[in-house]
Amino acid sequence: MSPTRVTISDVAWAAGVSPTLVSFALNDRPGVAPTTRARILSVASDMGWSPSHRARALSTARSSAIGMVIARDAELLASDPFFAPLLAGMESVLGASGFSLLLRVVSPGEAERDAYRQLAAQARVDAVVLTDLRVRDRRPALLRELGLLAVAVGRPAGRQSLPRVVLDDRAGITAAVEHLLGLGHRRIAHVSGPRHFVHGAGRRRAWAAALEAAGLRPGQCVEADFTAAGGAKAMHALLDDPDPPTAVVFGNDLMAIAGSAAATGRGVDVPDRMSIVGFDDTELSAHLRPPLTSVRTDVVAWGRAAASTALKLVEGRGAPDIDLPPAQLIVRGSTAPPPAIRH
Amino acid sequence: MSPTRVTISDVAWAAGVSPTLVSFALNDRPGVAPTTRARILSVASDMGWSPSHRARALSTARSSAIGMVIARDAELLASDPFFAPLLAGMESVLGASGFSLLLRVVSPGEAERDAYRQLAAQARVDAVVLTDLRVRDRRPALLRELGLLAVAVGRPAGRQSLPRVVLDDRAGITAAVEHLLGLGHRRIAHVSGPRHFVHGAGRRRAWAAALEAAGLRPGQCVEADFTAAGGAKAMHALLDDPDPPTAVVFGNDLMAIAGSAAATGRGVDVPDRMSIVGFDDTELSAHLRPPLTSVRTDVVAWGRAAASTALKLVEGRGAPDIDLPPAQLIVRGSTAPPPAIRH
DNA sequence: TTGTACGCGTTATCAT
DNA sequence: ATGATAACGCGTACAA
Repeated sequence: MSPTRVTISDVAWAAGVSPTLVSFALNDRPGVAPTTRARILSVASDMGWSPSHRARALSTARSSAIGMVIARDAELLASDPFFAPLLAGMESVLGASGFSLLLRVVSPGEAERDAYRQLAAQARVDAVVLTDLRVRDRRPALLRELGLLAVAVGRPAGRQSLPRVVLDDRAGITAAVEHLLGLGHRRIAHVSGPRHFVHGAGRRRAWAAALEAAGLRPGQCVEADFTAAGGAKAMHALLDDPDPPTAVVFGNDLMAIAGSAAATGRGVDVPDRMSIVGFDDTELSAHLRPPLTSVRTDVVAWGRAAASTALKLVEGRGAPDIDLPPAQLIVRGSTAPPPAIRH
Repeated sequence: MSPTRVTISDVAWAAGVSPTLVSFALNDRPGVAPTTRARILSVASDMGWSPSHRARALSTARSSAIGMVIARDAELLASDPFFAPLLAGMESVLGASGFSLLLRVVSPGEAERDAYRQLAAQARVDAVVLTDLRVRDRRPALLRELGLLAVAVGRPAGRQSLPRVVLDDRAGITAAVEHLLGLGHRRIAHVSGPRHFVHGAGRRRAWAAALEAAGLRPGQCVEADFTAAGGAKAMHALLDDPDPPTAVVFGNDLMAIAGSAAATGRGVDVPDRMSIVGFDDTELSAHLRPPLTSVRTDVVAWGRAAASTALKLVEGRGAPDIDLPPAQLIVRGSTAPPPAIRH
């Protein structure tokens, strides 16, 4: 029944050579006569042998795995449009190099640090990819202490040296605000994600800076949590203001869609009385009514870049920071001139 | 600089015992005096030693990893609300047992089979979890041939023996149709996912059966692809029919939301002239306007169950099939009596 | 409790 | 240049 795994020795024996030579042939190393190499490879293939990842990992001290620790509730993870395409992008690069992705989902808090410690202690991964960067993120320091190679997806706070793959999402926010300004809006609010996230804070600053550049006073900003419920609540808060905005730039599509529905539900029509801009440009956004103006980022490319940077690190090559094309505003029907200058 | 990993021998030497005893102490095996055990563990902890996963994997012939191959385009993956909570649920169980999740994302087709072959050949995982079951799924046979342990998330076609974790989603569809019938609808259409998916086909059959049980003729069914674009297109097709339905049950929320917007865009109000039911009960659904009636499944629990079944398999214990609580209809504002019986 | 073989490749070191 | 032999990595199983 159990046909005891084929090992390198079996192949060597069948090919009439030593295990060493099989290894050399397989790994394209010099010192193997071409004909011998061909024979070995052919025998290996015939016997259906491929080296045991376990044994190889032990002797090379490489796991051929890249780790990623996600510190989020399942709930929040489910509705996040960032997560899956990032994984897909990473995997497309990793898989091609024989690497795999080792995922850990933990609840936020100390469990996260433990997860990194375990990955390091057990040497299960060759490097990790950091996402959801936080404003005062203790992970870079922890990883350095643990001796774990790491790549940051985004711009980590502090000028310390984590190789990073950056996609400038602020450019999209700036474009959004300018688009709204061009339509005639003067009261442009922002519903941000949690401010302890670097990208949440960054988008908020980009929004504020764009307003300031236009000579406007600071707009209203509500800090929310990237959930639909949070987006709706934020919109209600804005509408409760005696001087509500005529446009809102949301930190993600989920909040934007819920916020839009919340406004409509109070009789505030979108886009006639309220313009809405989202962020992520989820597939759904183009198919809503009105279709959502949103900011698009190429998350798959981001994942690919993160993975290839991680691989470079593992191979000991220097890993230069990568700058991806910036986020781009996709204008759709949820933005229109404000009611005041309508006729 | 590189402080050469602490090994079991270092610990043994420091504790004045043999490596074997350290191993025994660590693994709570009998034959170690309590005081000795305590001393060993204390020394190990002081030295910051934990066993190398690589070495352990080699000697136990276990990877402590569960694999999952996702054969989908990044695009489709991004908007799928199933994927992330399933992973999260699995991870919560795996992580607690020191296992990790090894993910592979491939494009549909032969690459998928290759991915399984690689996982098996390299012995990188102890078992795999199968999702997106297909009607004529060749994977069970492939996995048997490869000798890979596997768990099916859902009800695999064919009565062959893959341990399975089943959540009856059909019950939710049945409830949805009955809910619509109760409201007075008689023309209830269905927009299904691709029919080669078991769950797509199953939901479609549940819909058809519920109609038949009510003595109605077969309703209109449009096969779509689980995307927003597909949902919108399907709704247009239904509305183009000379005798359009008054209610539509969609195979997922994404299509339902887009379909709803498509109807509204043609002046067909939801729910006054068209009732809509989704599937998944995504977080957004409750915050739309109107809020979406949908079918809820506990995907996190599904993931947990799949993982624990996989672990049982790996440990050689029998793995009984698991039946989770069935999907549940959540009634919201997108369903209402049909226009005919309105007054 | 301890010694020793073993798992399975990789990589010096040696021999032709 | 080609190839073989042996040590190594690190923990576990089993006999002693």
